[in-house]
Amino acid sequence: MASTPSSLSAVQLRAYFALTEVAGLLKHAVEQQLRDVGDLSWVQFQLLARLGLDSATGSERMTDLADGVVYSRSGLTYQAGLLEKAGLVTRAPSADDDRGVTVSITGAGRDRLATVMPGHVEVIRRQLFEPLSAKDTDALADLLVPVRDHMRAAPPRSATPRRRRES
Amino acid sequence: MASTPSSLSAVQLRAYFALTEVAGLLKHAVEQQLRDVGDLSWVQFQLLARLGLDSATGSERMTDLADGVVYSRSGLTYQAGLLEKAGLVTRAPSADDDRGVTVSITGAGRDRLATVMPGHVEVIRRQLFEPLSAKDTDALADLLVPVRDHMRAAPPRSATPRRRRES
DNA sequence: TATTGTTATACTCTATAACTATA
DNA sequence: TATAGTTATAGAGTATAACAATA
Repeated sequence: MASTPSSLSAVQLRAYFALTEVAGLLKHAVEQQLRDVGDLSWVQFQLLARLGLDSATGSERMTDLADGVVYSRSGLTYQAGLLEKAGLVTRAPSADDDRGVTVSITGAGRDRLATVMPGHVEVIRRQLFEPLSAKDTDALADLLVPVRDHMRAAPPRSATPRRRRES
Repeated sequence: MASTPSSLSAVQLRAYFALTEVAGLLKHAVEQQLRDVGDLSWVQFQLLARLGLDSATGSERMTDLADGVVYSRSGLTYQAGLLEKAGLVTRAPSADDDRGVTVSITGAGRDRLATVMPGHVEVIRRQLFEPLSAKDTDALADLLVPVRDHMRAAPPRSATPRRRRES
């Protein structure tokens, strides 16, 4: 209930800075590996991984992808175009909704993912998990998963421009 | 001792994805606030914060800044140039080493930081810390600080191009 | 010879706004 | 009228390589 203080506690600052630094360094290391081994950017990898690993069908609609990866629509169109040109995904009109576009990972896309994964995993393990015990890893996941869900719930949604309640 | 497996455990994946998503969403939200309120990019804010909050003197050398923020030299030169043009920092030859350049935050720089901080803190609190208890926050910091130190220790240093051991 | 920092350059990424087509 | 996606465009950020100056 107490009114929110206007600065963070020392512990909060430690946690915040550590989080951003870890994420930044990790992203940097991963990007280098992805670029070297698979000629993929971080975002492109995320899109492929979502299609090839998370999705059961290997397909998703543009809007869902944009939401998932935190992206503007046009940005996603751009990246999807690159991936399509590289033969890693295809785009086709959605079956149910003629406005929609369904993106699907191709065989070549899965191959590329397979090419990249071992080194990717290796980087993550060395950089992120080496200093963490199994118990630590568990704890970390249990802390961060609720935070992610909380962030996703209160949506600074990236895609759609808000516009409502003009009186 | 066991040879490293070629994929991550389910828990590791959960932790890894949650970490990157949280960091990504957080950065996104913060960037918007910084841009709206203080006309600062994420990196520019990090540089100012490092000078104004972390450093006792308000000054640091270019190389140290580049290392701290994970940055190429030329990228830092570019950003430092922007900050200088905006009057938020100054650059002067280092006292001890004539090759070096010392960057110092100005009064205007500290003002800008002060302008931006309340909203910044608010975003962090709402997005990141709202779902975390004090104990959770403690635990998170204790988990991530060692990881950060580990990453910094095994340096995929960004700045200097490696070149050594050519036989 | 190695290091510090800048410059020139080229490229990638991202967002905004305008537009088309379908619901 | 609202939503899905694309296009055009313009700007910011980043890295690489070549360079000058100092250690």
